[in-house]
Amino acid sequence: MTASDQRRRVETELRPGHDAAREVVATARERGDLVTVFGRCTVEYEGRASSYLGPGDRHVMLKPDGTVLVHTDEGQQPVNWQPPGCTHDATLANGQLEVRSERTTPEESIVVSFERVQQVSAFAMEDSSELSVSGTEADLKQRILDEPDLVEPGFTPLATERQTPAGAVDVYGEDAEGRVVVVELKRRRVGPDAVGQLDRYVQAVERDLHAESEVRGVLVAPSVTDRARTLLGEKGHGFVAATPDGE
Amino acid sequence: MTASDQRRRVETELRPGHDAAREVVATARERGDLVTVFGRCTVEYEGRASSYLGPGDRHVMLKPDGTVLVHTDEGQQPVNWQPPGCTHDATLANGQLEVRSERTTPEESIVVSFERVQQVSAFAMEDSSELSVSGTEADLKQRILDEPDLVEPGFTPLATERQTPAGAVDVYGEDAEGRVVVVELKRRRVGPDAVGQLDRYVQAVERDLHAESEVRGVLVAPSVTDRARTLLGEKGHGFVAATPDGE
DNA sequence: TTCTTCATCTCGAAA
DNA sequence: TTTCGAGGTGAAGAA
Repeated sequence: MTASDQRRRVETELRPGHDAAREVVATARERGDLVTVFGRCTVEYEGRASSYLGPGDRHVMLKPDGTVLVHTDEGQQPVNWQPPGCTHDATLANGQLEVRSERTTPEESIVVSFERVQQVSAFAMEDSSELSVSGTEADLKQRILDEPDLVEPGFTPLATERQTPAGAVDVYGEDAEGRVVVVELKRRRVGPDAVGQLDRYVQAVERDLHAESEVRGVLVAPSVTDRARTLLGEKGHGFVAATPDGE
Repeated sequence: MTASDQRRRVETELRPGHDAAREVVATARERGDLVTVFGRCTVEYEGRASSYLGPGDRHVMLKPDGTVLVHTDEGQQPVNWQPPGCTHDATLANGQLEVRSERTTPEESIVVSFERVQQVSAFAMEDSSELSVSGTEADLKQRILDEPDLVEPGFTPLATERQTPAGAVDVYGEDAEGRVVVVELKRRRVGPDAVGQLDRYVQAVERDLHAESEVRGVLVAPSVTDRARTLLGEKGHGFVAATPDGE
């Protein structure tokens, strides 16, 4: 890395005037930098819903992909945001720095108006690493395929992601007696929604097969809630305890 | 605001040594500031699942409530995170700045190891404003209660959030002929899951009432997908188009 | 605590 | 583009 690149990595202005802040945002945006603006602001959002946030100190992040995130000092979720694909725009309006971000389909806009900017920064970022995660539903599926007996002795997987009119079945197979078995996988403790999902698939497969034979449903997850277990009983489906990592 | 307070609002160090960065993080944490660290780092996570992220430039935010957010230059969601309630800790390990955050129930930890810190900042934040949102499911409910005829002429709401063995019914009422009607509300276009939810409630109410009379189900939402509409037909439930804002 | 559902959910894959 | 389900979903309210 050259000294110039090194100098370019981060650019920060403390308590800039509104026009200086606007300038930093604009040039950073051209360079494809991630920008942060910290200061006292209000936020208006209009789109899928609409919201208004009165004055307060917030940390605003503008990503080169069009993402906007407005964070207060509490909570994991941003208090306001805009998804990737938006077009940012920083202007001076009524003597304030106004950061506006818009997109279409759906039509949405967010406007952050700063009455005071405490800090504006631009970061040049390089990131070639991909996140690798384990303990997902895909891992649980692989575990079932490797050890089908986890579902029940004699279970034979025939297909994964088998399409039905109601959606894709996680694991489709047959039991020791040759009856069709529909398996729904969940990486964590399941509630009533998962039972409904399993039941939709079972019914869809029964129609698909013209109800020539009974179709069995099995939910595979680490555990079930009481209400979900009751529903499983009502629908006549089974439950098998298993985790993605193998307990 | 005093000059001292003004000076305290933001504290930033550019390309600090690892120990200087650690010091900023530690003192900021004591003062209840929000901290951001930008630099080249790796991230390890272990908990409900586990993950590893190789070296790259990222923006890390530590909130005084224990939240940790690791952002790359893409996407609305952090690539790694830790929810509120965690205990942060910044140390020097192998000559690197290591930010560690842990919590219990569930046991989870994240470790961010910086090989180079480009910027560390601490922000004192005041924010007394609450976000007000409109266009939510609660708004749709109010709209139905104000104009029950939107569901159908003669519909009479009798209760909201009425408890059943399957969960709470959004709006519970009766039609012009005195038949029980279960209404499920959605603020946006619905898929098959919403039909399953409605059907669970209808079945639960039928059991509750000992099936003395037929129970009708109505889904109220802006629109419905084809598959969901088919399911509605199969289950014998109705659909009414309505938005939280009134079209 | 656990359970249940909403969310401007986001995200990715497939049709 | 829309649909559908996964997600370390998070967040809120109730039991």
